[in-house]
Amino acid sequence: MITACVHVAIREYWNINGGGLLVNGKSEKNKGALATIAANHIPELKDFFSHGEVQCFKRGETVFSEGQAITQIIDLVSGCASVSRNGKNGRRQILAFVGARQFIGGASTALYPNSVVALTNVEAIAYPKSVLEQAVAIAPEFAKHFQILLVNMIESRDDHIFAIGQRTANERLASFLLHLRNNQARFSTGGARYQSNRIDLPMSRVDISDYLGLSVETISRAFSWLKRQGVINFSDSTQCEIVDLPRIQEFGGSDDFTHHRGSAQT
Amino acid sequence: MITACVHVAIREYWNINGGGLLVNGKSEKNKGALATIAANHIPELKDFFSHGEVQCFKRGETVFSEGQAITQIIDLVSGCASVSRNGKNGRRQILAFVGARQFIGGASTALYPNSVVALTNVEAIAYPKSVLEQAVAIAPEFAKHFQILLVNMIESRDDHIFAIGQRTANERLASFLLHLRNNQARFSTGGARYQSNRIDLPMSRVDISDYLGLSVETISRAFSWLKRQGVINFSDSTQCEIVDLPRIQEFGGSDDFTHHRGSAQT
DNA sequence: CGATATTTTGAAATAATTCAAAGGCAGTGG
DNA sequence: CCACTGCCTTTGAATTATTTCAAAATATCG
Repeated sequence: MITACVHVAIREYWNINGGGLLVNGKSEKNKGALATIAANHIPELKDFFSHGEVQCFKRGETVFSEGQAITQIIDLVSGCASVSRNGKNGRRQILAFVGARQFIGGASTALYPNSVVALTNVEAIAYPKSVLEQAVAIAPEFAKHFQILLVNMIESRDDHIFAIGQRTANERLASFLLHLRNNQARFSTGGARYQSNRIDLPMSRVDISDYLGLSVETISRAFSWLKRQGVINFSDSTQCEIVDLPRIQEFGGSDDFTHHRGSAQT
Repeated sequence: MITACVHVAIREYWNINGGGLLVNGKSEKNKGALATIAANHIPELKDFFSHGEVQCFKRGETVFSEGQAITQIIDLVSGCASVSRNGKNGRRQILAFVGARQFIGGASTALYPNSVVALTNVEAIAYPKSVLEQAVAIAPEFAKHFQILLVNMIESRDDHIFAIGQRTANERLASFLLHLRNNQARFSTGGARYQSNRIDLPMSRVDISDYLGLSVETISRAFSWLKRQGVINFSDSTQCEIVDLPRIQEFGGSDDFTHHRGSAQT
């Protein structure tokens, strides 16, 4: 029943000219999370992650499918994907949107419990699971940084749980837009902007609704409401501009985000 | 403004006779998560975690408070606590219930972003943060097992997100009861039963409502509904019996739990 | 340009909340 | 031992937020 690696067959490579992203002369922003850790912090692992297989996925393609045996770790270099769980009765919950320098394939089980789909064209590097295990085994400093990634994932989930459990529809959307704003370096298609007020929305309204636990119509109404309040504006439906940051922060409860609460301040 | 370690003053020790839980002759079940990993898998760290400070908290006491500087890791040995985030407008979301062999204090930030409160009397062992860091640094095998703990936390969060985002009130409660059933070794007060149909509820209805993102009244109605359906029964309000397991599994969508989806099966 | 999918808007239905009160249980003091 | 108090839980009725069903507007694609 397992359809592991079927996606490899239908995948196409594009815009990659060298033998791998790390050796074709491009810098930093063409690395995934694991290679970035190694490059920045662990001299002895400098070249450890340069042998990954470059994999590209087109918008809509499946990166990881539910129940697939986990043989490799996929580390995003660019683009955006959704990690979701599909319930029995047709219900779908998007657990996270992942972008540049986020990895996929971590699980405590033999089979991957979620489904990962590319929302835009995605460039990634795939490593055998054993490569990650080895890096952890031989470089304690790498293990430490890898743990920080995992803790960050927990904290994102906690923010998400708070949003879904406690906020109204309008508030959820506001906090989602702020989340995207805080992670533009990962999600924005047009390069690595950071906390610009121009927010790319690489995902559809349905994706947003499945992420926030609401119906599409409610998402659409929430967008309209925010527009009517004068806090956002649209050029087209995939790009919105935050016009009144303080007010959307108030709606979205940005005080309640982990990174806001956890930083030492006077 | 930080009230770090104030709780140390009001804490009382009880029922601890030796110089520490690990050296007073009691076995396995008196260890926290970290010591258990070391004892089971890493011979060279056998005694590494025996020097933690035993800390006990009474029902209602604060174990970790929001904004507290993280200096130590607290590893539960017995009892149950809630990890919650308190929003600005009085909203509270419980992110997780933690029990035996679960640790508290992992965060990517300098200040702990959540609040941890004992729901029953709690025995724990506190280690300086540096002890955990050292264990990871000197024993790769420990790092590996510690990562599994973190991944388990992510998967629990994912189950939680699915429940809050996709399920109705009745379904959420059903899936919560199944969650407790799957984790009786952590939560059950009367020793380490596993998947018995007698479920201890160490938390109040308000706690459950804040965990599931519903109002207390809705939780109460959901309990009554499950009772009316003939799937559960109560002796008192803190202990319920699952009478019809298949049916509560259907309501609770147990198919959608990580551990059900991720295990290899034929 | 026409056809299809996505997004937005409207009106009715429903699930969950809020407000209000009653019932149950534990602890305290007479 | 019983009555009293306070807290937690349950139930009821009205209100509200969100969903569902339906259709119009807008964007996308061949």
